[in-house]
Amino acid sequence: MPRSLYRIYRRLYACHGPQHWWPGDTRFEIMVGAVLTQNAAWTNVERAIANLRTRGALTPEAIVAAHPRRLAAWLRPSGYFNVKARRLRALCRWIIDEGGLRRLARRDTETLRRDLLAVHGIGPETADDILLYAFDRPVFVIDAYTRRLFRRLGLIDGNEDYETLRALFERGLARCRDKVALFNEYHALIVRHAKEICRVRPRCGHCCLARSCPVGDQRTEDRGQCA
DNA sequence: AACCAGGAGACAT
DNA sequence: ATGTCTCATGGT
Repeated sequence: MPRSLYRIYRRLYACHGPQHWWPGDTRFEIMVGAVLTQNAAWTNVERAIANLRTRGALTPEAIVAAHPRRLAAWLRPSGYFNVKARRLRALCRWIIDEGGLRRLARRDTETLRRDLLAVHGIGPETADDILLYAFDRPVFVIDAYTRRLFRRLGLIDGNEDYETLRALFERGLARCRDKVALFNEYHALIVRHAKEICRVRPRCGHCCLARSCPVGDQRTEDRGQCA
């Protein structure tokens, strides 16, 4: 497995090209997006973020100061708006209490990860999104797509717990040089691969990721250009 | 008209 | 430790 991880990356990159992730300008905006995109389509997240921007609420202070009902209303398009309003507030509260992002950025990765996970609404994937894309830390993000793809490639079972898979991927890519850039692009490519192929050609000869893909859960041999 | 989307927490077992 | 339920909008 270890050696094949990088080869699969090369195929994905050759197939889809650079993805320029994370979509978001500031560090804070990336963190907001990471929470709002939980089990939600990114297009819907963009609307919610646009709402925050027009209301001048793209700062921790503004979000904490906003009335809960009003904040939830801004988040409506991204779904689970009541839940996400609380989570976003908790995240902002934490950022402020810890002395701001400048200061948090100086923390070492393990500490930062542990503290992020202690914030209400920040689970392992969201924490790693933030670590990788907002703080440029070499952390490999595991999501449902990652499980499906590598299960279908026959490289994992798919039911391993989060930390097990993260360790597996990080160790499998341990000898690569620019890990932040690599992990950044890798995760983005996995998501891109999931979105693109099966939508455009439901019966593509490649490994498909959509749940409804005709290839189903068969462990597909990767043939051709895409993994 | 179901099904799904860049999950996490609460709660029961 | 491991399952199950809930949260909710918008696109296909």
